[in-house]
Amino acid sequence: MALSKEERQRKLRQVIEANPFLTDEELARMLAVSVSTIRLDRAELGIPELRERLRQMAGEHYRKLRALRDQELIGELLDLQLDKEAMSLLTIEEDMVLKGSGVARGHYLFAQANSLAVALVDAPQALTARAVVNFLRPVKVGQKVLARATVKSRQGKKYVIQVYSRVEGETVMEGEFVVIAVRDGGKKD
Amino acid sequence: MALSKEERQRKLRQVIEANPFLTDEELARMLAVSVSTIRLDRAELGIPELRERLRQMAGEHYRKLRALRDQELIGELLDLQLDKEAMSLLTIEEDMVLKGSGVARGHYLFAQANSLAVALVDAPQALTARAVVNFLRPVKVGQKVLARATVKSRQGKKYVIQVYSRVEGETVMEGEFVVIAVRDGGKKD
DNA sequence: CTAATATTAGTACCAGGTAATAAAAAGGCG
DNA sequence: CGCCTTTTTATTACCTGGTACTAATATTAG
Repeated sequence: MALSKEERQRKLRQVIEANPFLTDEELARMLAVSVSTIRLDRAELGIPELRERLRQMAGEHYRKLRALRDQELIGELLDLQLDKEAMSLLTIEEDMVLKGSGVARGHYLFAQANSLAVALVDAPQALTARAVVNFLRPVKVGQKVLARATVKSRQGKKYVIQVYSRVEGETVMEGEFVVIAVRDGGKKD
Repeated sequence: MALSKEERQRKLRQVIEANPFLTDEELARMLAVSVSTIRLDRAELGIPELRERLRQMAGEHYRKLRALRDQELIGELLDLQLDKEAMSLLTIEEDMVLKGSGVARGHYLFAQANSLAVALVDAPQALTARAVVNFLRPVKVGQKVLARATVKSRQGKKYVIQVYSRVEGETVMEGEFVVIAVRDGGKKD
């Protein structure tokens, strides 16, 4: 005998964690047991079948990745008055923090503020030209960051936007963004 | 008759784009045609079946999300001399750019520079306290951004780090980061 | 009206499972 | 050693969400 039941189940968990794209058949081959055993083990461990795992990952992808990468805005837009003021809310999740300290990486706060500043500009396209940000207090996992962006001044295409990010009323980050509106002519997306 | 074939296929694309989690049956109900028609349409449009869509999304999640979110460093670390200098390379991908313009969103360049600055510090943990960044030239999709971070000065736990990001020799972003070492001394874990 | 095109229906098959049951193998121990 | 329990394997029926193909039926253009 190679492994005890307990050891095998531990291993199974690890293997699936490391590569969730394996079928029961493949898992069975890897652990040198039958497919039935794998299925019993999965049932006991509460690990769903491959398709369900993929479904969950895809859903996560859809929520998180979309939210982080493909979207114009990092965080959830709460209020938007073009060329005036905007607010967004970002909940710090496990994978946005530095391992060990549990403190959010600065670029997430920056991303929230930057994307909010860009969204605030009433133009088809806008680019950040300059940013000055001060991280005043660390933000921990689970905390909700409320960013408020305000247009401080505007000279033609050049906007100066002030952003304050707060957690429970306390300012955690403060930044100034210079954003340039780009006229695109056609508004083809 | 409701829709021409062409219109329906356009719509089908949209619907799947908006919600990739629909089965052919559900799609058929939504577009008021038979399942067969949906399948023919999918085949013509080269849209894979639900499971394949999920698989692709899950895979993307696995590759990209991991790469972007869970990692300490945005970009590929090329060189690292703790407390001195570090370099990383980031290739701008499709989903890092603003739609339409094809220009990389500022916070990706910021994230690359920020994470590099933090990595440069010889301490178990380090936090960004302040950042001033200037975006000098837009970066387009496909371009490779080489970031070089240098420790300019250090006073105890407080580091001032200068970062220059270049594309083909031309500086596209320039920034100064104030990073505070937490629990300083020793090597990183 | 007729021919071409579009749509629907139906069949066989597949992957990757669930669920339930039975049979075989392996321990454990007195 | 045999007996009992746990573990493992095998088997069967069924399910979803398809592919691939064929045939029949609508629909539309000329």
